[in-house]
Amino acid sequence: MAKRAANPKLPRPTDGELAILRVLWERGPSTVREVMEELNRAEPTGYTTVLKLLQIMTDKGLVQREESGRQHVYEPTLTQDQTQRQIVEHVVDRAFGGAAHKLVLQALSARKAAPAELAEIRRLLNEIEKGAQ
Amino acid sequence: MAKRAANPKLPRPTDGELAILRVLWERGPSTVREVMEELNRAEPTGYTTVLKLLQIMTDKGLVQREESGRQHVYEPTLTQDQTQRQIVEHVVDRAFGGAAHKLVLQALSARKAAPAELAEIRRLLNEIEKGAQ
DNA sequence: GTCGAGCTACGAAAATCTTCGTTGACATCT
DNA sequence: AGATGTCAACGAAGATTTTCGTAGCTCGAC
Repeated sequence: MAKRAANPKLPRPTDGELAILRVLWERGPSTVREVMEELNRAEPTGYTTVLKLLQIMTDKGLVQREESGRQHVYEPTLTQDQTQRQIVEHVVDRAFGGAAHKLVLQALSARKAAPAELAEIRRLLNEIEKGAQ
Repeated sequence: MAKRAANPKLPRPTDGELAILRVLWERGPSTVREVMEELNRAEPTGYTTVLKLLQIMTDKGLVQREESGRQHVYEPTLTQDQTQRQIVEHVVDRAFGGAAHKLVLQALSARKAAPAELAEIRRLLNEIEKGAQ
C-alpha cells in the first residue's frame, strides 16, 4: 500500500534520488535501464540499485510509474522547478535561518556566472523591486 | 581515536548538526547545557541527545572542545560563512547541475527580500560584472 | 511447449542519523 | 564523610539511506 494518496507534502529527495530525478527531467519518462545507463556515465551503479531507488521513490510519491508493458516507465511527479524550490526553501531555513538574500550572495560568489545569466538575475531583481513598491 | 587530524575536507553537517552549529555561531563557545536550552526554545531536545551530537561532531571535526574545567565548552571549527559556502556548493552541484544562477533565481523568488537586501545583492552583481570584464 | 534473456519484486545488509537510558566521575552542601 | 546533583561517556535501538543477491515472472526464439 502506498502511503501517500494525492501529493500532500512530498518528502525532499535524498542525494541519490536527486541524481535519478535529474536524469528523468533531462530525458523525460524513462525505464530503469535507461536511467541506469545515464547514471553510469558519471559513476557505476547497479541495475537493481537503481530499480530499488525508483521503487522507493514511487512509494514516496516522488515519481510515477506507467506499467503498460513489461518494462515500467517512470516519470517525476514534480517539475524540476518545484523540486528545486522546495530544496532552496529547506536550505534557506536550515542553514541560513530564513535569510534568502544571504544564500543569494553565497551562490553568486561561489560560482562564476555567465554575463547572460547575470543579466537574467538583474532582470528578476528589477521586477522584484518594482513589484515590491 | 579521532579520524581527522587537521581538517582535510570536513563533512557536510546534517540538519541536526546544523541546528547546533547555528546556536554556537550565535552564542559563541557554549556548554552542552547552554546549547540544549537554546534549542529547546524551538523544540524539546534531550540533554544527552545534544551531548551525543556534539561528541559526534567533535569526532568529525565540525566543532572543537575545550576541556578545561568539568564542563566542556564547544565551538565551531568553521565559520558560518565557510559552512554556508560548502552547503551552497553542494546544493548547486546536486540539485542544479552546477548552474548557480538558477539557484539564485529560485532563492530570489522563494522569499521576499527587504530593499536593503536587494541593494546588497545588486551591489555584488555590479562588482562581479566589473570584475569579469 | 520449452528455454533463455531481460525485467520487476523481495529481502537483507551495511552505513548513517537520531534519540535516549544508564553508568560512573566529580563537586558541593551539610 | 555522606548525600545530592550535574556532567561526560557509553551503548543500544529505531529510522533512513544505499547497495545488492536472489527469485519469480514474462516474452520471444526455437
